[in-house]
Amino acid sequence: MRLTTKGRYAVTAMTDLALHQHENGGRPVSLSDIAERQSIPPAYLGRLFACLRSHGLVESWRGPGGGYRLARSAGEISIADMIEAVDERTDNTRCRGQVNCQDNHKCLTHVLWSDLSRRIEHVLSDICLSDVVSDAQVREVAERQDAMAKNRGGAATVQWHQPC
Amino acid sequence: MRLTTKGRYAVTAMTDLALHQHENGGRPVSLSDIAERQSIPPAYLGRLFACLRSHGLVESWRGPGGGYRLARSAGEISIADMIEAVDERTDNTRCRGQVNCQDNHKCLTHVLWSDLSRRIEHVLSDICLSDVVSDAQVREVAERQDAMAKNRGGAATVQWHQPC
DNA sequence: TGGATTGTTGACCAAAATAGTCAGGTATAG
DNA sequence: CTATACCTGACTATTTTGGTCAACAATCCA
Repeated sequence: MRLTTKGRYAVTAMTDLALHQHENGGRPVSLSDIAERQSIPPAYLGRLFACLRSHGLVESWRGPGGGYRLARSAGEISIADMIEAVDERTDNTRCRGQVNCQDNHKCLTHVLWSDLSRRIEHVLSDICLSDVVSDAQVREVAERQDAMAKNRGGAATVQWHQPC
Repeated sequence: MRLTTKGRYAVTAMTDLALHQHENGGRPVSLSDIAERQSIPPAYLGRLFACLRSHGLVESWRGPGGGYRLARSAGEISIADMIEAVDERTDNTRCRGQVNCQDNHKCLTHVLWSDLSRRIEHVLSDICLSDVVSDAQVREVAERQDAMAKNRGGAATVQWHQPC
């Protein structure tokens, strides 16, 4: 399990989606709304949601008023699910899934790493989206973001390419 | 905390060092020995040990019979220590350590990730080198590697650039 | 003294992954 | 029919990774 910006974007965007999907009578949330609130390049976010969709984490509706909704309840989507969906694991040990990577046996790295990555995966599988959205700090940030979005009104000059 | 080949090499090499540092009456273990046993490019391994040394994890002796020894007991060196030493954390959140990365406040990613990376770091800080070397599977692989090294005798044509 | 051995350092490099863009397409509401 | 919104594939610039090389410094041993 790799930990990269792509995965962070995914978790952030999904959190935003979870927080907003019950507004406006449960209408799907559009990519551009999420992108604006979270300062994520919209085109890039589109690619990420394609992954999230193909892994069954979100559902999409096209056309005016379209957007995304969680495909499962927030309690059934783990951090690990989201990261895995976008990160397309290029094998973690470089052993190409082989078990005979040194002298026709497992190499030491192999033995060490299968254990470690199992532990980390366990940590990330144990936290789900509902845990995240109920976190006090998360809600606080989200509320500020909503306020900002309302102020901008939609016609604003949003700055992409921000550090996060 | 990033998880990459560099970090894996470091953990593997340190494990090898811990396993062999009591042979030959406690003489330092040379880079080339470790590199051969673990199939790691020697020059690259040299760079990694420079990091491990500057972070106080190993001590070095130059000249004939020189090499490395653990600077602390294996029980006082965690997996996190080793990975941190070589991975030179390019900040995990891309917020450049800033706390005002969105609208002069913390961004959502920031809040989410500081928690997650704390948890992962905790897992990796909880495992130390002595845990690793006492693992049954690890000892098994190590014994096979020693046997192979003895067979080759030192004059062998070692193949670098192996998958692991 | 002078080689042989071993670690140390900095500069350099190729290949892969990352982060991101863009244009053209498909579906759908009104 | 048109505007909206998702979908897709091709493309690209930059960064990181993994790795090499050469010159150098310390040390042992004859």
